[in-house]
Amino acid sequence: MHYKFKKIEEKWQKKWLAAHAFRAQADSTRKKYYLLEMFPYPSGKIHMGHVRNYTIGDVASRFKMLQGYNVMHPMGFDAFGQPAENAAIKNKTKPDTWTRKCIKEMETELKRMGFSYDWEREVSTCDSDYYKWNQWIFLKMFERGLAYKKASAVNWCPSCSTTLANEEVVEGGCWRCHTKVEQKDLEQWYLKITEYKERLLEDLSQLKEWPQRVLAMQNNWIGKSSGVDIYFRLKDRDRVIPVFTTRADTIFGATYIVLAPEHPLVKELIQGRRQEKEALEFIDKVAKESKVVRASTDIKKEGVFTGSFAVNPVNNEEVPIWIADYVLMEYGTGAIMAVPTHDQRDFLFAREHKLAMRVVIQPKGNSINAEDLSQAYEGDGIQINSAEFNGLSNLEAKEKIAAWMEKKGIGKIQTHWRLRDWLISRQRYWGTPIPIIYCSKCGIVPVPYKDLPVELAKDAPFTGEGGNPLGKVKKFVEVKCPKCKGAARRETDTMATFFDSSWYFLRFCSPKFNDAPFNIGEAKYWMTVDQYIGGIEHAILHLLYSRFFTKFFQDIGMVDFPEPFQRLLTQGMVLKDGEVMSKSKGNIVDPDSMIKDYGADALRLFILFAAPPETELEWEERGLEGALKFLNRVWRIQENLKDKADAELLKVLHKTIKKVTEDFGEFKFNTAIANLMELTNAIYQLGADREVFSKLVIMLSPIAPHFCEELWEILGNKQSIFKASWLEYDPQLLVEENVELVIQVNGKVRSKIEVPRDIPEDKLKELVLKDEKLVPWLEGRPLKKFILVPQKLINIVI
RNA sequence: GCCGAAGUGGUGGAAUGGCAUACACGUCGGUCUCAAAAACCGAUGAGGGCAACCUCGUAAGGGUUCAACUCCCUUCUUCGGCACCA
Repeated sequence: MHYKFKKIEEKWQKKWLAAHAFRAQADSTRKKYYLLEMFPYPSGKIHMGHVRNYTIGDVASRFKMLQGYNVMHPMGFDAFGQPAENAAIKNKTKPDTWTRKCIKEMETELKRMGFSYDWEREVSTCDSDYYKWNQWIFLKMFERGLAYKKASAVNWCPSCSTTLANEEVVEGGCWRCHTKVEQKDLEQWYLKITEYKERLLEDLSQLKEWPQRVLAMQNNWIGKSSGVDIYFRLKDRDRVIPVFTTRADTIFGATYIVLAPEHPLVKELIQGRRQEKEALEFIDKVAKESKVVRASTDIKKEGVFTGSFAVNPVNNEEVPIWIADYVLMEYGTGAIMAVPTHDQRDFLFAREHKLAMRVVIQPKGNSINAEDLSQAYEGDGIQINSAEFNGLSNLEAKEKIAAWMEKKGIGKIQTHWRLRDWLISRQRYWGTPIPIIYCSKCGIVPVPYKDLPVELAKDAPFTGEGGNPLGKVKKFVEVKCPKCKGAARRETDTMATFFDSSWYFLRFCSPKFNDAPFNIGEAKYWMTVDQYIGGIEHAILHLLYSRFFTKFFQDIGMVDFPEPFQRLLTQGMVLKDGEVMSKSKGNIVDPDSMIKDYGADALRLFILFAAPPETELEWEERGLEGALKFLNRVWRIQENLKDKADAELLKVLHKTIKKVTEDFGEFKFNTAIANLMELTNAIYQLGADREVFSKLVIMLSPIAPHFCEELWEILGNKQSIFKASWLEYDPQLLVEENVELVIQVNGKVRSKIEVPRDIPEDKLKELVLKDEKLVPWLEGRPLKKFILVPQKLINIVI
């Protein structure tokens, strides 16, 4: 028979809720601990990924609680977003109705897992109490020129019929529906995240407790690249084309330059030339190409000659100016110098179009020449054909040439970045309205703070056709200009939902605060988030945006720290048969039915035991059975308690306390559980008294909270187990009088010996050399060395 | 191509210089039972040996060390990020 998990879990969930057991209040006399898991999109059902994420967080939270910290562990819902609109169209309902129903269902499921949230702090981003502050933040950014509108080619998802941020384009497709992203010229709202690029990059080094790979991904994404802008003069006109290079050492090998087809100078360069028609056709062709096609490395590099020439400023050589599709307008200066001998792309292009090549770097101990090359030499070496720089190593020359060019005014040491401004407007209904009004007289007018929130029109029609439903609500669109009171039109675009989640961790500090997005004093107490837990899929998007927002709040004096998340854990995915669980694969395991069959505590235990938190976890129902089996085993201990535990068991207990405390602190829940299992096994061998058993129950309580509350009550305690304190171990009990030493001969284990722990070395040596088992190994061979690792091992070298 | 993570029994995994495979799953054997389930006890890396034991073994190869899953070098494989980024 299993212990009655269903009854027990329901009982304690009710009690916790009624007692506001996890209510957090700022208290400057107590040490705080802010634990946060990434809040979910309310799809209605939780999945195993949520269960894993939130279980990890819950154990950490309850452990810190037992350790006496003032723990804040909030939960909320990232409730805006497209699925609600799709559902509204499909089910003929409103996004609002649908979302709220989903939130209700999800709350129930989360409660059923026994998570220790302070539900009084719950926020949903779709509440105007919340999104009002999105608008407030937007206006603050607008005032500082950090929110701005511009027309440009933007990423457009035809299936979602909305724009996408660069961060939301994954392998050329929409991050949500994978539809191929198109380019469209639109006027859109942007946030100037690029203004923070240096700080976003530099402060990564402060994040010592973030996973390496997340730091690496952010680093890549920001994409700082240092080099030189070199100024090429036009041969027949007083105009300059700057090109960007990271390889200033190859400048003497630049035999032509290439502009992106969209480069503003191109039209002028080709005008009236023999090549004009061909060039125009080429530009037109490239313009029609999608970014994905153009970005594929394996495609042949195409280009045309402009008919114009430029002058290489280091040697006054005339070089032809080409345009080619492999040069991108968005990066660097939109123009490059081509060094076919030392850049593979230039090499392929030059060979195709029979352009000149010159070797300027010789590999050490080898000699190459342009005619014989089958590919570019991109490695290091010694400068040749480079005037006064000949003979230098190219690495040295790179520095020297850059400095020399800067001094002569023909170049400038320059840094270029990959990071672009963040496109935030979306042509969708279910999001935060952008608080802007367009007036034919006054232009772009921000909605005054006193008029916030700009509420979503509740009665927008959901037909699935004809663009943003907000645009069809006259009442919403037609407004008076706040400045001149004349007729004006309201912005109908809404904000990307990543805006909402970029600061919710601050809102949790004072979720009902009415005067600002958050109460500065409360945030000062609770922030920063001590431990943040979530999926790796947010390594760039959400985490980068949140860092940006925090720096913005720092700049406007609302917080006094640059980074929001002290420590980050990215939990691994839950797999079934080696694959990610998904509807399309039909391999989804529903947490709710697992709770029904095994109980939430067993589910929590299994998911923590099966793998360390960061690695992928293979779903195995047998393992879940095993977890329940273990809980039953612990349950039965109470039926056979002794009056006094023996000394041997106390030693095991205190070792376990030490190990489990350390493991919990480092989120090594799998080994912590293994240790608790060993203690349980020892209790089965030796028998436990009520004190030892109570301690086992305390250690297990963060993992299986309902189960342990019940046992705690059975043991006669009146208060919740989470009012108890965590355990101290007695170091005295960890000291063994006798220790077993391993005896190795030449590094191989040949014998073992039990000796008093403080035995003097000479006496030990005498004892060891008498060991019968060693005789065949030592006989007739001179002893070279006797190595003793105290209390562990002896190695005899012969 | 660049950056990052990883590779250990039949399986999930443990050990971060000191007994490789803790803990669990699975499998096999036993106790209890008319029988089964549950529970409990035991065995379980491979090969050899009646046995005591021996040899091999942490992706592959090399190195450092008395001692290497662990540190260093080279290579391979898998996963993830970035990428005609100049």
